[in-house]
Amino acid sequence: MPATIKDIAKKIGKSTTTVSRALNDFDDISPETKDLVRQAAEDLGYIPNIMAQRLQKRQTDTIGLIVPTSGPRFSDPFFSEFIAGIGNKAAQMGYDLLVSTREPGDQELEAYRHNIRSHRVDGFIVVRTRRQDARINLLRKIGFPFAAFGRTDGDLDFPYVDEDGELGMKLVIDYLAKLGHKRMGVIAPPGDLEFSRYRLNGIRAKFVELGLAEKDLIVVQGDLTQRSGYEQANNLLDMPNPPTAIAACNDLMAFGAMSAAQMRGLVVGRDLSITGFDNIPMTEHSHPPLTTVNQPIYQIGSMVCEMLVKRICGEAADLEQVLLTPSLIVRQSCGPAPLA
Amino acid sequence: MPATIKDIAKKIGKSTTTVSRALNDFDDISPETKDLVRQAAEDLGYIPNIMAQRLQKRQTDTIGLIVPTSGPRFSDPFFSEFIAGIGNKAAQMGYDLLVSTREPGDQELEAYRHNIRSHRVDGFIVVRTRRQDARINLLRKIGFPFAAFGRTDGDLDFPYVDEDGELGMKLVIDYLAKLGHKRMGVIAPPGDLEFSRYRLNGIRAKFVELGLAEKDLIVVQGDLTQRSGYEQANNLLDMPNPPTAIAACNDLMAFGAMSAAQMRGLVVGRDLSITGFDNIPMTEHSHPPLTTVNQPIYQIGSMVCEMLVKRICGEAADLEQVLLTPSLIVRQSCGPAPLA
DNA sequence: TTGAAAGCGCTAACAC
DNA sequence: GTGTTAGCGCTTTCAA
Repeated sequence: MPATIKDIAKKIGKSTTTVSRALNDFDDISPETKDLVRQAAEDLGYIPNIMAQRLQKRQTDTIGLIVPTSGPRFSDPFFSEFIAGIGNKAAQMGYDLLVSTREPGDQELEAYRHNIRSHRVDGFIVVRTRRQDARINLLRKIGFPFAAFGRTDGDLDFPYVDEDGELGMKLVIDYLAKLGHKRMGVIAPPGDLEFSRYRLNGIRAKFVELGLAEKDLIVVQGDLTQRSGYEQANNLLDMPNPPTAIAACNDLMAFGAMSAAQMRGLVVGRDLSITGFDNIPMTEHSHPPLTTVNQPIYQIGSMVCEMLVKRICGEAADLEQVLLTPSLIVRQSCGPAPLA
Repeated sequence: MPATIKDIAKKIGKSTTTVSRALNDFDDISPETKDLVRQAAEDLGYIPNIMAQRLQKRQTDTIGLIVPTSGPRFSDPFFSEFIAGIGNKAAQMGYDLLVSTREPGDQELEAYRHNIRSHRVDGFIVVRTRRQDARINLLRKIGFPFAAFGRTDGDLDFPYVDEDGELGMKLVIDYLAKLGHKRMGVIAPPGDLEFSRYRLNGIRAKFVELGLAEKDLIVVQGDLTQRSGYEQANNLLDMPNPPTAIAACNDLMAFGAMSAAQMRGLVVGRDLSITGFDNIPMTEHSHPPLTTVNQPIYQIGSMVCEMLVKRICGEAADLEQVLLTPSLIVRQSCGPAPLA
């Protein structure tokens, strides 16, 4: 049985009130009493019972994260880094991180409601936002604190951190075009994800801006897994007039595309150029190392978390919205367009 | 302000006790009253305040997971799958999952102590066990519930799930030997990890059993990242008499090794054989697809979680210890040993 | 500067 | 069957 505030009170012959206030460093407690209390607390190995504090404060000091997973095997390096970013910042700010996973849909929404209504968390971090995001609509409707990684269609009246995917893809297309590529394949993310829209917009805009023919931009859609990158790259390469470059909208799909190309005996970076997006650590040591757009996921996790905590504490000045500027990380997966 | 049992009590003109018992389906409450209560609860949108319940029950219904990370960029597909496995099972059993990350060491241990003493969690899942595991020693000493993924040196008097890494690596070595490889490189995990010992044991035992010369087994050590696989493979291949096969002790390092080989113009599966361990989803669509040892991480997470919950509830019959039998997944990263 | 008393929302021992 | 009372461990009026 761990020591309680009552034990301390008894030990030093004071009231629990005094002990509580001393522990919380109120300034209506004499320094001597404070010392006394602290000493006793130390001696007894006192640790506050967090549940009691939470009940009393009607606050949980806990942040919720419901990771949207699809399918049983869920294995995305992206998320471990994101969780680490949130988790470390949360710990630093004295918050716990409650993690669960749910497939997008009703169950997922129900999980949000449940966690809120049972007072499990003080706020949510919403990740991988969708164009019409039921999670955000819900949270917004009931006025529950949250911060998002990513934006949505429509009203953007909530705190978020995002990277400018439009610009990111423009950098990619520009780079590819400078290498002489005129016919490009794009492996897009699922269309319901908001970042899909931005990235695709950037691609199309740049393509047009460069005066390339629209018919030379071939967009196929993947589901962010390596497998889908593999499959979609095959679809692209099976075309009668295949593109000379493939821009995948995340690194995992880019890896899949690399495999597909290599399976056909193509040398990536020479016969076919491939790019990714995210700059996960593995990009550095793939073969060839992947040219990609940097997205500092760990820091984003950290930022979103901080944003949310500020909201929860009510010290959020104005609506915080951060749009990060991406940069292109050039490695060896691209080369000049082969002569036709 | 959400409804409380007091509100329900008031509404139907009964005591809070009655309401509480009706809600918990005690059998000393008349069916009519139960219906009445349930109806009122429904009407008021009542949801129990979890913190109050936890305080009262002196139980948190929460499982802790402290992910051991090294370095700032932590991005391992292994862990996202493991977390998903635990998380889903936990949710299904009515438990929350509290996740944090800590570098192995004092801070990490302190995090365990802190979570325990502040009554944040009812039990821990310990992952990536070490030969001398301070976490397990601590937990064992204070008698706090836990279940581990992996074993340790010495007394194994705790519940765990592990895969038989010794056998797993034997399968690998046997397979490589059958392909004619006589000189092999091994990229081992950090020596303080328990699974390192088993896997290495398996390798050495099989090597000897097959009558191969000990000097033809070259062991180097990585840190489980792709980068280290890359570096260590280079070290191996730089040797005057390089091995014809490299067995990496996890998939990520195997990928790094593949890159290193390919950078040198070697064709993996022909000029050099490479194997991994884990069978993460990416192995299926790498180039070439990786031959590896299957380890059902999602299920393991699930099993460990269930084990722990049973322990917490005191319904753990005997000490549960599970050792899974590995299987070799043969894909295309290995081939016959090239003629000298 | 300190303490008594009330209460956060829920459960449980014991009476009626 | 149901209600009274007490209490989980903590914080917070309000009085002294």
